[in-house]
Amino acid sequence: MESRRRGGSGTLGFFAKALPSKRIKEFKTGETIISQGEDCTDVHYIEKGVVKLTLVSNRGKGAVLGILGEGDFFGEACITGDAVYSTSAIALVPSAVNVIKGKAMLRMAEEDPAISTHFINYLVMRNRRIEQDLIDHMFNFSEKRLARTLLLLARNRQGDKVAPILEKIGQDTLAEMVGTTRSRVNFFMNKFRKLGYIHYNGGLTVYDSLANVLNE
Amino acid sequence: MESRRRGGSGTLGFFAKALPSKRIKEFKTGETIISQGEDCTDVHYIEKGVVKLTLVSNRGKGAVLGILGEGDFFGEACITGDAVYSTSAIALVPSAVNVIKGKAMLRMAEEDPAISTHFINYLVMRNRRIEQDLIDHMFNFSEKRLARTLLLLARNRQGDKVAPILEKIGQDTLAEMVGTTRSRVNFFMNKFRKLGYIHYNGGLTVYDSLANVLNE
DNA sequence: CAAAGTCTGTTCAATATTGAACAGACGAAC
DNA sequence: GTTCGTCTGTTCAATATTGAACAGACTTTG
Repeated sequence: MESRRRGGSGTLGFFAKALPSKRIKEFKTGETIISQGEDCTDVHYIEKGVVKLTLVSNRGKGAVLGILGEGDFFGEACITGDAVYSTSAIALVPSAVNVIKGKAMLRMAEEDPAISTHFINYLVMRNRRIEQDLIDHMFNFSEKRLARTLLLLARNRQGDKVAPILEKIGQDTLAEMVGTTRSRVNFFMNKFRKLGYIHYNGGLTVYDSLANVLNE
Repeated sequence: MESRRRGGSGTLGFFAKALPSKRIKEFKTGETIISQGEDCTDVHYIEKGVVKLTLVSNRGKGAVLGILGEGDFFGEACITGDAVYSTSAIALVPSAVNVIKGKAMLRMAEEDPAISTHFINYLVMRNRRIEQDLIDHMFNFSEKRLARTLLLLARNRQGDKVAPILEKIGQDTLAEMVGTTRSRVNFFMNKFRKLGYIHYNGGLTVYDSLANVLNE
């Protein structure tokens, strides 16, 4: 459940500049960057692209923890000594990811105030976001959560161009982002459409009026 | 939904040493430290005590976002420019809290690697914890969430002494921590008791066998 | 173009959850 | 000791959610 406009040209190559040896890896659409359960050693920084964080419960149910973009980190739990990654990360579009050893990341943060500030800012922001998602689950039924997710995704634009992400997200993925079943997503999508809040035309258009669902 | 054994003597007075002028405030049990909606200016660091993070929805429903202890921060969203606090913080026992301006916090992190590392570690850990809570909501029904919450609270001991926190938490608070209603909490508490997983005797004893609920 | 795979639209019974109500137990305050 | 406030035990109808199923539309692949 993620969508953030951040980074931009300012932060592109942020770590490329700071790192003595570049460790940037390229990933194709659909490729797995890290896998849930793998040894947790590296922090990852998205130089370019879009990445989906997913996880599977011990009973096989899936969940999407976030859609991350340029300037975001993931796999940072290795810093505090987590043994394995708790989520998988999959590239939704061709992506460039900077792979940094956990200890190296801490060292860099100690030595370079710019990195420290950048990282702390990211962590606080991400904290806030997950907290919001949790609050959403405690206060709202799935209808509102779906509306919120759609609105956040729709706002994830670069200038006027619609982000390519929205087209890549089907009802199944939406269900895993919202934390419900596809039946439910389908039901509400049709409801939203009948009310004129969203529109199908090959792709999906989300109108601002969808925000009405949030205030009632 | 919090309970962590951390800090300890090592981190006590951590910031007291680092700050030129100490800004430690004392709070009595039940006293409000920050209020949801107030101007968000300071990061708070718990030198001593236990603090409950709560919030109220626009429809008046309450939720508990965490029970924090020594070595934990709160109100850190001011760092990224949040205008107001999104939660309230209430002292559950007499507590000492270090109040630090958002910008001062960032400056300190830039200048002192020890602070930077400590803060980053905390943020990553807290991230992980909230993520876990969110995942819990996506995967489990309230029965399991309640069991998990109780187990985490019960493990929050100092040595052999039962943490005083457990006694301070009624079914109402539990409901707000778990994200459900008191009816539900009461129903499951009785179920757990009948199964011998917990025991009432003035206070509340949580047996490790309660973990059985999590694996089925 | 046909087959296979993926996505949506739709239904439905079983289950989980809400939200409110009322009564009793208990301790604190007057 | 009585009143008040807070907590627990309990019930229940209304509502939300699950999880599975099946058919049709569409795309991709050989």
